[in-house]
Amino acid sequence: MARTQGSHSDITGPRVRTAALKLFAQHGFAAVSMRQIAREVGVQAGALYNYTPDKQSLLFDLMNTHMGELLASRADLPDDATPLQALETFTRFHIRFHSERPEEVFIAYMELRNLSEDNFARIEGLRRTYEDQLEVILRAGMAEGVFHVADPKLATMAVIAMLTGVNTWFREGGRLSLEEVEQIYWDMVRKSVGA
Amino acid sequence: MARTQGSHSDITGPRVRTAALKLFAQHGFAAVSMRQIAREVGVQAGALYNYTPDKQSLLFDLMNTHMGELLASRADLPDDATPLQALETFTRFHIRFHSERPEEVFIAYMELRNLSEDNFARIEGLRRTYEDQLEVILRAGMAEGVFHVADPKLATMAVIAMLTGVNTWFREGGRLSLEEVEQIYWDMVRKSVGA
DNA sequence: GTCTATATTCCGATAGAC
DNA sequence: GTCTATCGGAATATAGAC
Repeated sequence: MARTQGSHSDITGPRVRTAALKLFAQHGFAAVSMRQIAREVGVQAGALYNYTPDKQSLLFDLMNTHMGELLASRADLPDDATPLQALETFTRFHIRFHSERPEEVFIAYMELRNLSEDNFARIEGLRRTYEDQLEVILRAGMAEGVFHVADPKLATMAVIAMLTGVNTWFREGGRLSLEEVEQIYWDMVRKSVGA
Repeated sequence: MARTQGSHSDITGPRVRTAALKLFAQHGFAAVSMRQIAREVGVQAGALYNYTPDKQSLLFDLMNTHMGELLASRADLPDDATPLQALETFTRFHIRFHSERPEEVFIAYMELRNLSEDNFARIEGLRRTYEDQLEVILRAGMAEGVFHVADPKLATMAVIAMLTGVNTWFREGGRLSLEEVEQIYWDMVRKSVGA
């Protein structure tokens, strides 16, 4: 039986998210209107509300999906035998995963304040879960005497800030390949924790 | 001769900037209306236009002032005898200066995309000037053989990202004093550049 | 599922009285 | 210098036809 004329839920839904992702990253959540998103998708503004109850949910869905993918991809990595290997795996994973998703990462960092209170708490919880994985690695290395860190919580924040900073300047096809960037940052991370 | 009734240019001007700073940092430039700023100051919206030609200029003034103060404060520091001392001075200065101005720093990083093209270029130039000062220190230490860095440009970006990250979590009166944070970060910076 | 039309509210900026 | 009033437009979200 032929589809109802003008019915495209299976393709329009993802297109709404893609358009919102691009526009939020480019101009910021507050600066983007539902009409702009609709124009990017190629529908009228009213049609968007078949795919999201409101603008806020659209933002939360993007951030929640991103954080879910981050934790899932990280969980898929094989276990490491030593803290040093685990730290290298984390470093390379973080740089690679984030460099592949500059728009999602940008939104996840910049638009936290535009989340409702409940949505903010959920995203923050996921972020904390991820950071805790690095802290566990650092504490394990300290216990074995292979890392020398004054404060594992601060070292966790310092390493993550350093690594996430790659996204502010790295561009595919630039002076250095991603593999080279990974190697150079891994060298700095390793030294910074005294390994 | 008595002042015209309702005339307060000398105090209202700074109050407009303070209110905009607070509100932009809290909700984001695009999400804040001129009426909100006026309410915070205690005047009507139209009165704001005695102090700024438009909303964009208000944002630029805040960021330009901040970057100017950053460069001026940095220039006021005494010269260091060695690259290692210069790196420690830079590290401690960066953490301290930024931790004292969380709102200005937040705006300077988050609202770049809301600047007009010309204003963006001017702010970016000031930021680049500041970053170059760290790169000069790193190259001097490399030349003397006291720093061991694979790529001075990447090391510059890595160190600045690490240090600026302090602002995302540091709060006065928390577990660690600013002096302790400075010491721990200086230890990590020093090690990360192989000194 | 998408459209048009609209309710309701707010926006940045300006004009003119005082 | 600040006020009130307003222009012209755009915002989110909904209602109802198709």
